[in-house]
Amino acid sequence: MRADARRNRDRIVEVARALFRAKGFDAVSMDEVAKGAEVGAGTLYRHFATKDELYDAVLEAWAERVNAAVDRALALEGSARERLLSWLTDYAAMLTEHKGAAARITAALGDPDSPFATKCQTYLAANQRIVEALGAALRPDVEAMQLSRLVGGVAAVADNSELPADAVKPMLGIIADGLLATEVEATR
Amino acid sequence: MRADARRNRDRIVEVARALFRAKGFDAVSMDEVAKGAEVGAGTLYRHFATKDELYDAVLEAWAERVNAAVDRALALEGSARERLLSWLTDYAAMLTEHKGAAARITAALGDPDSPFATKCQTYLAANQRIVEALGAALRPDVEAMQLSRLVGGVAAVADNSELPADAVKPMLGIIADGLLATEVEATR
DNA sequence: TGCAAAAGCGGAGACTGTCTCCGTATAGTC
DNA sequence: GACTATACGGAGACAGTCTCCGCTTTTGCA
Repeated sequence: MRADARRNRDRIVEVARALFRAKGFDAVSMDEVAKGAEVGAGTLYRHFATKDELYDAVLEAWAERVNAAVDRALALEGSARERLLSWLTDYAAMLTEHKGAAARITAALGDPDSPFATKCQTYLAANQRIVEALGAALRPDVEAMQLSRLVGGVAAVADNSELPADAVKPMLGIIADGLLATEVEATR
Repeated sequence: MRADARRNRDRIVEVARALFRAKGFDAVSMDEVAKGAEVGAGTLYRHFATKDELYDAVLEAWAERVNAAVDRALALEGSARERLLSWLTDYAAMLTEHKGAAARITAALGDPDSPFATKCQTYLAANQRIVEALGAALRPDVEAMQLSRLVGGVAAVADNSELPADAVKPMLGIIADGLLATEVEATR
């Protein structure tokens, strides 16, 4: 890649990150990003064929943060519920960091052709680590994909309705309890 | 309202209902509805100022169906879990009837200015009936709004990812168990 | 250092949506 | 039959995403 192209690409991602954070994914137009990065629309689209692809580049550093959140949760001293809830809370918070993104990312979970496919793998793997680590404490049939979708769903709703954290927390608590429910309880 | 206006309005709603069912909310354009109903765009927009408002009219008969689903669930002989799950399943199914609608409706839950405000009241009231009827079996702090949002979230994800019913069911099961979890379990 | 080819740039505009404006037509009334 | 309030239709304003292609810059090579 030519040096000027590299520079432009980096500046585009940087500008996009700032705009997405400030205004949310949907409220930022590609033209706006191009203007902000002082490039033409053509340049923007040569680097990122779609808006989703641009967003994927913006999320670059997230993999580390996701794994850090898993580590943090599993390192907690508390009960299985506390550790699970710590992760669910962090996960939901990361998903709602850019308004409009939670639904998009969660929708891509099962789609290998999505530009987010790699990120989704990271998320799924993180949830898989949680499922394996908490193993016996969880109901026996829990899959990482279900976990991802449940929290993604709550995050999307919270995002859409701009819910405050203290409205989200009890919902994550309900999901946590549902995940922890044993078979005996489940069939009562 | 003039007779021709009445006729046009009815035809628009009918055509829109058919299109939404066939292609999903997002995939149907207002132009398409206008063409299908053989009216101009101006006529369409005089009757329904926005696409959401049109959708609201399409959902007209849902209130009855929602209440019927509550009745059906509460009339079941089985355990609290079975009755709860029956309602959750019906509710999720109704939300995903038109692709793209679950997220929209759920997002409007807390917004009194939404064109769906009346429908949302119906949904909330339905969930309130469930909460009250199952009362003691549920954890003590459950609110109808939480229930609506949790199921709305799952429905939106299922809708987006086009999940089959047997992928949705276990997730609703988890939510049901979370809602039924007692305080003792919740603090373990 | 100079030059040709490769790589990249920019922005006009195609295309697709939602929604508005306003001249024209028609139902309902006397 | 004439008059007026009501309604109609569709061109087009506006806002997005994304494409096309003539022009510019970088780079490698002599």
